Amino acid sequence: MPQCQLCIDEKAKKTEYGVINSNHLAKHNFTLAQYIEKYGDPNTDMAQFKADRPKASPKAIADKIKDKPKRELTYHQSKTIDELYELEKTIVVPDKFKCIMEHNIDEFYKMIDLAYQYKRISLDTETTGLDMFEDKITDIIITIYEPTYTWNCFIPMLHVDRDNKLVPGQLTPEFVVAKLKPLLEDPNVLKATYNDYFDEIMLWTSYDVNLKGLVPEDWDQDWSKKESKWNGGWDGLHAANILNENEESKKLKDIYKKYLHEREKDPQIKGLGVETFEEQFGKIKFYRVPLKVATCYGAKDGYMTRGVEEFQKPYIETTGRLREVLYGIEFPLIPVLVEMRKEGIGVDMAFAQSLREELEEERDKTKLEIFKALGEINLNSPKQLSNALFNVLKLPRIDGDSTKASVLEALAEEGYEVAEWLSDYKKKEKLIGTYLGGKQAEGDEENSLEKLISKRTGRIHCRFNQSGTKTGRFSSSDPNLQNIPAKFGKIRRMFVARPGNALISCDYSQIEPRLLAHVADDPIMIEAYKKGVDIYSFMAAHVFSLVSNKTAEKLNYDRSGGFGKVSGPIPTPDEQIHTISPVKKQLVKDGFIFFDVDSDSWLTKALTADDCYDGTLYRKFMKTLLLGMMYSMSEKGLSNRLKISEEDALDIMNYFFKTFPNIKKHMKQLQAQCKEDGFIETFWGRKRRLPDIWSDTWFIRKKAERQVLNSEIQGSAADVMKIAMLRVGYDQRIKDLGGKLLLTVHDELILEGPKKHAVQIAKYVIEDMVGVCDLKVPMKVDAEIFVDGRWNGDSVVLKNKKADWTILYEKNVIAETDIPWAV
DNA sequence: TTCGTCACG
DNA sequence: ACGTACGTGACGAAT
Repeated sequence: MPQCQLCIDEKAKKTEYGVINSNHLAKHNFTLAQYIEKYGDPNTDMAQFKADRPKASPKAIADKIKDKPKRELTYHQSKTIDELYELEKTIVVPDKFKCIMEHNIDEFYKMIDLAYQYKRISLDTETTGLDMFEDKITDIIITIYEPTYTWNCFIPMLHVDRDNKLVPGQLTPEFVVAKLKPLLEDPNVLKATYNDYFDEIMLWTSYDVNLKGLVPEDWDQDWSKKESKWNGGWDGLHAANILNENEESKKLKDIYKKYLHEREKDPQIKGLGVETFEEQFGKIKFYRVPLKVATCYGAKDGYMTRGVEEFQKPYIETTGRLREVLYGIEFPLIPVLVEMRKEGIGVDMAFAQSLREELEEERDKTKLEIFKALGEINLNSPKQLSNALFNVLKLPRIDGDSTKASVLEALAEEGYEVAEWLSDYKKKEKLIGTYLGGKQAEGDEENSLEKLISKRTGRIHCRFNQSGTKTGRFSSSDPNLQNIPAKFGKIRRMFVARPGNALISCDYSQIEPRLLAHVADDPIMIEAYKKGVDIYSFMAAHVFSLVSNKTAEKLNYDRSGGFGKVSGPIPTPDEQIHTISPVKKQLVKDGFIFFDVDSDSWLTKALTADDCYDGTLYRKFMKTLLLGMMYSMSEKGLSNRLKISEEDALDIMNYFFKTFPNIKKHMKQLQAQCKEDGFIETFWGRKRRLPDIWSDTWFIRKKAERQVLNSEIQGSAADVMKIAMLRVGYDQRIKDLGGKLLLTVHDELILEGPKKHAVQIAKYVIEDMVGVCDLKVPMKVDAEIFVDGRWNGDSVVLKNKKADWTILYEKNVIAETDIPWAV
């Protein structure tokens, strides 16, 4: 938590600054709302940043970043079982903590009664690990709370002693679950958690409990339109993420330590310290920890979960639109993601295996060729490879010691065959290593792909991380299903639907450029989207018409004895062409700039969208340019990317901004706003804090300036997708037809559903996705139904225009009844 | 654990 | 004064 700005303002009188919390603010006679009014939301860490802007040199800053402070170890740190058992003898269990076992089972029943009475608990589980199917829940922690009352119950179930025997006197999981299931599944008993996603998944896989009590029963998609209180549960992780996505650590212990530990009033609890699991127990499994120590650690989790909620909630309530993001998007989305993870996705291992063997054979052939040129080095080692290429073979260094793809490509263009082989090798190695199981250790039964497939369901259940990105997007891990190759290879085809089902992929068409058109309010882009024409062709026609006009102007100027030509003879048209750059020459070659003999001057023909069809240089350039725009690319970056001169790149960019002046205007405005506030907001009010915009170090500041527009666009697109997922996830019509959400890949949703209902499901999904919001441009969603049940397999395409639907198979219109369902 | 590399949007 | 496109996660090698 940042230091109190009020104290800093009065620093003439004081030597110490307070830390912001309600108690401290009371000393200033300030309420939290008043403080936020005056200085902004302290949870963003901005107040401190503003007060203490870095003045250091780039080098000093780089060193500072390098020299991360090392955690101090305290006497609480216990690395060995012996030490834990020593601690067990002396540790004092706080009065508010109860370890519930057979001998005090009355307390267990009392806890359940109180839970129903207060209709509010906090919940946490301890497990043997993070694997949703393999690991087990060993303890359940339930905190009963009311403003004046707290009672933290730690219920051990599977703790073992030093001889690995179950500690006697523990309640059995069967008993505990039988008694708790109704409570946990009662939506009227609100639950506060810290990372509900994990607990919900573990409770389901371990005990078939469907946790309810986070999202209120009456929540619906129009929630944010109704002026209503949040009458649901809480999840501290997501609240922390919304309050400050730049939080150094979002672990419960770290959030508690940062914001709450200092003002802990209970000396027994404060005395326990705030070490994380690893710090306290190292590699020791929690179920081996003796019970008193375990009680102190476990019950404190519940205690902290409650404390964090009570700390966060008043802040959230004062944040206006941010509050709507949390209550209207993030919290309700958690159950949708839980369902997705439970569902998983099917994998055709036989298909994967044959793909792998095929690739391995080709890779090994290439490898032998490379060995002939480079010797038998480890091709996967950048160090050995660069040594072989640049020191032994003495190939030209394109980019230092780097052997990345672009370097190899450049070398290949210069005629070095080995570079081409290496590109080929690396590509295949990547596919095998990352997507098809990788290296299988000697004596290991399974490769890494097989390890990810659940024994229980035969499917892959990847994790969707809802609070992992700075912009609001999801990330995916274990495995990352958001970076499965789409452009080459057939890797995606190994992901399959269940027999009789189809995979349905619905993706927003160009959501980010559409959002850019909307926020920048650019008339040309809006016109193009309204007409439904190819945006890149349309924009390219405008920009390159301008390029050709300006080029013709310049040529005529030169020809009439303008700049640099005053004393010499008037150049012929042929001589002139040689003075212009390749890009402009292309315009001459294509006839958009031509020499008219009758008028003895250069004339131009305007480009139309039809002239910039797919495959033309103009459209390709525009695609890169538009994407580059959204990432705030420099002309140098553009020239590198398009392999054109910097001069050309600068020209093209200037003409782009001349054609689309509102985009430039919007970027400038947004940057100015961000310099003022230190953050930008998405359409729905999600914040991206960019304190680096105030950095005195130019490259740090420049980076933040580039992030400004991108954060608005990428973040808003993420909001759109999240709302779409809510609409789809809560859509009873889709559920009734058996449609199930499986994956989200940033602008794409992938569902599985019975073949006979696939078309109807796709229609509902499109309807939900298109209807997320009204922009100045129409939203467009394309749907593809994979008739063979394979991701990116054989498909029919579903297109809609207003109320009309067309189904295309191999580009021909067919009737719904004629869909060729492959077996 | 960190680095270089590369797959996706 | 020069690291010049944003955002992710996974892998193998080197430390």
